Amino acid sequence: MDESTSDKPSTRERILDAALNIFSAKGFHDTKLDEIVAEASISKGSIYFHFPNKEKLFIALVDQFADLIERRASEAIAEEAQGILRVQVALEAVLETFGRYRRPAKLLLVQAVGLGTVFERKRMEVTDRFARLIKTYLDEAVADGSIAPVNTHIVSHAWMGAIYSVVIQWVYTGEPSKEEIMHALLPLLLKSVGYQD
Amino acid sequence: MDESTSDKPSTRERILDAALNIFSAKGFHDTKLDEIVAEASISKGSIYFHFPNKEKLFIALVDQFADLIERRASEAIAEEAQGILRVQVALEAVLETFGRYRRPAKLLLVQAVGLGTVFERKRMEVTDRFARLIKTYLDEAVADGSIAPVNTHIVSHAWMGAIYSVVIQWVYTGEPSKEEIMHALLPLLLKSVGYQD
DNA sequence: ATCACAATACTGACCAGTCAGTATTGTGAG
DNA sequence: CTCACAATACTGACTGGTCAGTATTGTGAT
Repeated sequence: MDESTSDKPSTRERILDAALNIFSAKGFHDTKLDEIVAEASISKGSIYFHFPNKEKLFIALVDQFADLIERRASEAIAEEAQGILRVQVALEAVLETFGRYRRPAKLLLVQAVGLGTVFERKRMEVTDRFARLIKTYLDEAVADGSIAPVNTHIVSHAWMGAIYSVVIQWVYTGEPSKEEIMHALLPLLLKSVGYQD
Repeated sequence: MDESTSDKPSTRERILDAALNIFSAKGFHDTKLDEIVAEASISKGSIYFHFPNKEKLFIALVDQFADLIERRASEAIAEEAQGILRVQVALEAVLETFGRYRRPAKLLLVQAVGLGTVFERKRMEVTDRFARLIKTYLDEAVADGSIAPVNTHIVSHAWMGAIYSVVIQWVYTGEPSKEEIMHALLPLLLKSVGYQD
């Protein structure tokens, strides 16, 4: 396969693209496969050639974006020395990535919630992945004395929730701007664990 | 209506009760009306006598609990003097209420999300209500000098997200305990706006 | 006997998933 | 290079189960 050479988008890519657009706008249940078929200008059978069912198609999108966010955060951290600075650049990277990809953000943060038993595991998994990522670096910051000891389990979930909530608000309304978010949210989070600029 | 005198639960109450149980466990789409009928030991016709449709039944539950949370917070605040203390007791009241009502909490925080276009407005409305409530008291605290000026719009959403996220985690896993949450989350939030115990 | 409420049987729109068939691309033998 | 065949990719009309909502009938209280 030669996905990198950007010739014509493959059928599979067109499906994922259209599915992302519609799922993120209307949610899982309100999206009809026929709508995706129309948007992608492909046939219904193609979807079932590339994906086992609607659910797996949706989950593929969720996973794809969750991976991206995690990768971006890790890359940002790799370039930074240590301590609380790592937390800071990771946060910047995550906000940046959410900012660049509004639709996948909405898919992950809104449309993937409340879909019943089947999706609940997947959601827990993704949530935990992020929380644990944050926790790792918080623990590190505590260990090297950048910040005072805290209940990093609770803090990581609280931070994640805070970020999610602000980003969701931004996805829906476009307000507040990315710059405002950076300026207000970052210090807020850092102050919450006793770190001063 | 004579709801207060707890004689026999009325049909309407039994419907709401059963609906709450099943909706909160399985989500909106995975819940069949016939399941509610079985759980409540009533008839399908009764549901449509008391509620126009499935959607309105669900929303009735969401509204009911959102109202309760807001009422509890307001009551708690009414008993407290002013400034940051009001914020503190309101938070305590909210956590307390979520703690006492796990199932409605899950309904509001999880199952009401991602239901597609129809429910999106309702969700925004509820979310905004809470954020604005928090914002009001934060503004008050800023005005009377309890805390330094901050972007209360962002802070209120961040706080709400933090609370939601920790509560959701607790609803699913039972961890961390309510006491731990109180001890870790409250100071965290207060510190985030520069308030020290 | 009428009204408020409840029980049951029924309907039909909807839509995920299927499948028989077609098109396109790959391969290797002469 | 080209022809025969195969493998892969795609098409779209069709189907069958599901379930929200309805029509009809029952009942007990005043």
